[in-house]
Amino acid sequence: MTNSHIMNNSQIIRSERRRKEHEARRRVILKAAREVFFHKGFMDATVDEIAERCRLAKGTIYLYFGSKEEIYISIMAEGMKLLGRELGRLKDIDGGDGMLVEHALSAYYGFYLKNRKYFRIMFLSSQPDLRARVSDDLLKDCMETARQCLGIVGDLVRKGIKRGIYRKVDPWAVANILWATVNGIIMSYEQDPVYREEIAGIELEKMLNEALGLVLNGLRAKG
Amino acid sequence: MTNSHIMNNSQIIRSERRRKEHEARRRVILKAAREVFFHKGFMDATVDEIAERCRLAKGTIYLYFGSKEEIYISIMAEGMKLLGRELGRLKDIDGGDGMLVEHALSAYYGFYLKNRKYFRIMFLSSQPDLRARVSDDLLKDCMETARQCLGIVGDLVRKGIKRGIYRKVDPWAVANILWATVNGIIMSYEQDPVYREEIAGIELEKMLNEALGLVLNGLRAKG
Amino acid sequence: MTNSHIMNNSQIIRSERRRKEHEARRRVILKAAREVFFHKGFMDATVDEIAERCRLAKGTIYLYFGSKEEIYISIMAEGMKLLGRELGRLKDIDGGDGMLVEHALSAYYGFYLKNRKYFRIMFLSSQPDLRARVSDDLLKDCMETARQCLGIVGDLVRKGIKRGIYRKVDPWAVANILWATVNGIIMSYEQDPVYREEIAGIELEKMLNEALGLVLNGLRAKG
Amino acid sequence: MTNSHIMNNSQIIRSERRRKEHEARRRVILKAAREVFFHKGFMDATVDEIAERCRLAKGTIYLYFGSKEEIYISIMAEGMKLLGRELGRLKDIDGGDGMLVEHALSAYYGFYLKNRKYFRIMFLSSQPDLRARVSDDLLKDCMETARQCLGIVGDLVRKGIKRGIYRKVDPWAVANILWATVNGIIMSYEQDPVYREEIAGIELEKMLNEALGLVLNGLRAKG
DNA sequence: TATGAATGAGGATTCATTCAT
DNA sequence: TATGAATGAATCCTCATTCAT
Repeated sequence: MTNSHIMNNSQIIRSERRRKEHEARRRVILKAAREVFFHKGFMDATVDEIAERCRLAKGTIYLYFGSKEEIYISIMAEGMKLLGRELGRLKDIDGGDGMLVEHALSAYYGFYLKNRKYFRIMFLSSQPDLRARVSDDLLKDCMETARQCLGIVGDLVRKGIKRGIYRKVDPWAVANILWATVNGIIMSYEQDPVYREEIAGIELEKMLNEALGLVLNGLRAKG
Repeated sequence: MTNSHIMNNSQIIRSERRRKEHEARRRVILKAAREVFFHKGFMDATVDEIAERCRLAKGTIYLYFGSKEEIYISIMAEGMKLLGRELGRLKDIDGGDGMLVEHALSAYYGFYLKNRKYFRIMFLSSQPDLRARVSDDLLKDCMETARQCLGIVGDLVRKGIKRGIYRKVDPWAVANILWATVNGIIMSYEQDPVYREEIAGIELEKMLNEALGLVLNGLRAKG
Repeated sequence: MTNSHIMNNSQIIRSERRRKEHEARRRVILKAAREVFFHKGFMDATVDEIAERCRLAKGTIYLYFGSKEEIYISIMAEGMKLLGRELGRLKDIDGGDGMLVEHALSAYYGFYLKNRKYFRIMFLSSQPDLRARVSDDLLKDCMETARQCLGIVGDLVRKGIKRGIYRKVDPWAVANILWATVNGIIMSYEQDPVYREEIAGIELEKMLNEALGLVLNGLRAKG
Repeated sequence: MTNSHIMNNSQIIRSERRRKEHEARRRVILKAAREVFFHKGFMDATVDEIAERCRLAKGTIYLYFGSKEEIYISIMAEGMKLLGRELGRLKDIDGGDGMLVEHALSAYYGFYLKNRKYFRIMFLSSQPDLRARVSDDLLKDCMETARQCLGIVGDLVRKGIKRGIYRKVDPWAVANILWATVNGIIMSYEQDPVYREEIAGIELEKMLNEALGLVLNGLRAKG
């Protein structure tokens, strides 16, 4: 224990290691939580089961997360970050092949295919009962990532306008629309098996492509 | 012998009244439940509070609904029906003014404005933990109504194609896309206040209109 | 409606019919209750199910029985009566063939084979929680029947003593002992399947016979 | 790494203490439960009352027992063990005084006098509704103890045969018969106050003695 | 007498969270 | 920091019984 707050080198190193261990353990918990939440949904999941699955004491969980809800939303944030990373790769696309937004859709869809389970969780985030028990910081973090994702899409649209591929539209609005459209379609699809099979009767990929075609058709500069 | 299952006239009348009373009581419970669920969300709502609010004994609730979940999904079904009724008015629109899908959007948006609270509930329906405790019939009922709504939109598209307003597309696919798009946008908007104000920064109505414009632009037959 | 309490002939007839109808309905209820109690045990049985099974309204049940417990004990009384009837046939046995108590055992065992399900119920009767909610009259009725059964056995012993078959013992005490012995053995046997198969490993009939043999051996007058 | 499952010395000691504390707490709960169950019977007893009586939180009870039923059956098992211990003392009796089975009866009766309240509980164990919610292990444990008790009685009979005190009978069968007889008599007696006073009209001890006398009479080798 | 809707006390069980060690 | 025993509020649902019709 040092009396002063000035840390010497070895202390810095140690605290650095601490931080890393802390991060690592956090990830371990999140992994376990993901498995449980994915399997059981929020309400039916228990902190006990999460603790058991990562072989930690229940109390320990609460050293890393403030509440069950916070774990849940953290997973949501994680999902958002993953998506952000996927979209982040599109930054340098220049649209030389006439394809811009198409890549975004493709990236999103790819992410969905790899991380389907995250979606249900992301959709639940709007439940007021959940939000109430989560720190604003965490929620803002999510939102910030979402904004970044949108920003990337917006940039693509902007590029397209510059290059004369798209009509002159509000890139931000269009990004929002595209985002919401894709989300809406995937959600309809995820909603429930009955809907998927009996109502829609269309394959998800085909529907997404049609939707994109439609919007792009409207978006493309004429002539 | 009252044991016999042949009912005389007065019995039929009485049972008819019973049925009506039953329906009425059901509605009373649903009204109370709506208030509670709208206010607190599913998890934080309690059957006690619902019972209290409609001044019935808790046990009585269970004469009308099998579980908390069933009440919840019933409200969802109710919302769906309301929306269906709203859209049902569009059946006779003939597109003489060149507007078809626009009316659907307008109806949907109007419904949303009047019944915002229903949306949160409708979105939660995909939670697996909820579905598990609800009768299939109830769920199918919801889906059936949703299908009808989509059918109406699909019909509008079909009409538009016939009249040469829209390109030759798959009406059912387009209906699904429109539906999902509008849903997606409203949901993004409903999602949470932070998003609404800080991220999107666009008014809902304007966004819906832009989205529709975009899609319609792609949908319209070229001159 | 007559103002006086003197009934004319037709009224007597009618009230007689009433009584019969009442008895008949009571029996119908008891029959249904027996099925339910036999199948589910006291605690897991519900009045609802009994009512349903005899196609009567739940409220009607309470016109005939004061409580769930009373129905239960009534079934027990019924069982006792059946047993009493079975033993009643032994009254005129004179022991000419040197067999007296043997007939009682045989009758008891025969009754058991035909009415096994009654036994579990009879054994439960000692639960204080049950007794508390049953009218004393009903309990006394049971006891009275039991006393009659014992009396019959006692008479057989007495006859045996007179005839010089048995030693001079207290017939009443011996009757009680015989009764308790047989009951105890059957109960051990009914107790639970594990006991029956793994512990005792002896067939019930054989055990009863051995027990009787032993007691009779002790009881017989020496040559 | 505390994650590792290798425990050092102090951990072993600590876990040893844990085990002891666990056992102690279990006993505390059982004591309270006994009081409640003895007083109210199974159905009218509540877990709340048990918790209150041992000044533990209700939830804590469920850390030690899986259900109300399990507590109940555990008490039964406890009773069985007590009886087993009482009978266990008879192992070294050699019958030099010509008394063998007599000691068993005496031990049993002594146990009964000290632990009357256990009996009601032991008799109820056959209720199917109870058994359903209790682990098989617990039930088997009870049965095993019962088997041991019987074994002791059986051994006494065997000794008696060897010594020429008893006739050549099947010791196991006779043990069962004795056991069931005594049980049956005590149960008749415990059954209910009315029976005890009005029907039997014989003191329990006297009746047990007479029964034993009768059986022994039949059992004894002839002169 | 028969009904069955309504009651509401009652009770078992769960589980997020805390805190002494 | 880690533990996990203890907490106890919270909650859903049941069901014997009543009573207006």
